[in-house]
Amino acid sequence: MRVLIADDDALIREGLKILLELEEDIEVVGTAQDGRVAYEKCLSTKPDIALMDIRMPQTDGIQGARLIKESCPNVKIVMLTTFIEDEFILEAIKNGAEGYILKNQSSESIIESLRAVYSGNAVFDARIVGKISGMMREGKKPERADDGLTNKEIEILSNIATGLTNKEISEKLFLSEGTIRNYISVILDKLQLRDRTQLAIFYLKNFD
Amino acid sequence: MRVLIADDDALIREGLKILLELEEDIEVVGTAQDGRVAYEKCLSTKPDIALMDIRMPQTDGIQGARLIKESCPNVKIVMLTTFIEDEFILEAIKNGAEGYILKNQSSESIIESLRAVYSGNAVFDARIVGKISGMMREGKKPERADDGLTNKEIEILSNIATGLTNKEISEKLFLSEGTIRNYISVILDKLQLRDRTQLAIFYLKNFD
DNA sequence: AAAACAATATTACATTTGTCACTTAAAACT
DNA sequence: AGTTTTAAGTGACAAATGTAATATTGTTTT
Repeated sequence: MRVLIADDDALIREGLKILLELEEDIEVVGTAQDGRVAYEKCLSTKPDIALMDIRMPQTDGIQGARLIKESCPNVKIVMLTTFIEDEFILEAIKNGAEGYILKNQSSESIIESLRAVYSGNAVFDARIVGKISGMMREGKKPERADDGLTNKEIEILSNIATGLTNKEISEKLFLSEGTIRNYISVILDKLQLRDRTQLAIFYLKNFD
Repeated sequence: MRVLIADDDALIREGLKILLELEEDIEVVGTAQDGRVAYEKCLSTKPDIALMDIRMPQTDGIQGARLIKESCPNVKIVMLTTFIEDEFILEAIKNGAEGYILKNQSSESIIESLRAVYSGNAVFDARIVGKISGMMREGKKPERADDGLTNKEIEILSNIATGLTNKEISEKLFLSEGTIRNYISVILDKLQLRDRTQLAIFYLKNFD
């Protein structure tokens, strides 16, 4: 099966590429750093599956999915995200994604998901299925357009969940401590939490 | 099967009792708030199994196990603890415990463990088995006699892992905020951690 | 009764954390 | 080219957190 990878983080992009290419039945036909590039590469390479991060600069995964589905409806789309982010789940489904799985999985599990999608099934992380049925039941509109986290915010969040102090995080990411603080303030606001401990708890419960 | 419950926390004691008695094949023949009382009740009630917390005031679960095994070697002993506390695992086994399971389990799972022990097997939490073989391999003496946590310390720890502030914890437990701080300092020292966030992480990873 | 112990509290202090308003520099857009 | 957006930083501040030494009180133990 021919796969296109879209993620703005070069590390993930290349890492995934290498991992997937170890499989005999998988060929990575291209990579992209955002949704628009993914769309363009889709046109030229005609993959079977586009594996896309949701959150990317400029054109995000959702828009990318829409673009792709418009002109290449037979390309299956699998969203690969860090978190279960309510607002995006329905959007992704609306825009025709055949899969919605989380990054924190073994590569085998991701590969299995790709095969399942290739063979015509839809694959959703178990926790997401729970969310979806929950949302259906409550008839909730998951509007709240923007409590999504930037990749950088997620990176900082994950470092908090490792137990690092602001100073340590700043040294690790080559940013000033003040900047880390500012980022954390934004994260706290987006997630409606109060302090770094709650962030760590949130992260460990929803991720990892 | 006839079960004796020993835990210094009345809530857990009574809760467990009610839960266990819902099972047809289980009869709770007594409860105790520490190891010595458990031992005495063992003499009088001759249970099949003694389900014991390790950390109890006065006579702890380990001593209780020793006492019981001395005079009633046919009473099976199952340690029920909050944490995987290295120092105690070997002690418990040395003193003849047939089981060592964690509190954070579904009641069904605990009940199944009791049945397994009743039918002659030993039951150890999977994570504990890992620890044991690890300790064997390294030939480590798990001395460090005292990095164990008090029940109250564990209670505070669990509240930290819920995301509460010191003030909230103090209000919940009817202690002064300063006292909570002091407790936390002790916990940090015992667990060799640095701040409440690391405590929350530790708790979520080893418990829950 | 005196000494020892445990649980709780108090105080003072240093550090870390989080907020807010604002600035700067670079990149992207029209 | 000029404007907008974005990423990163600064400084000042209040609140929360953690440490350490010490005090109080009510048991136990001897």
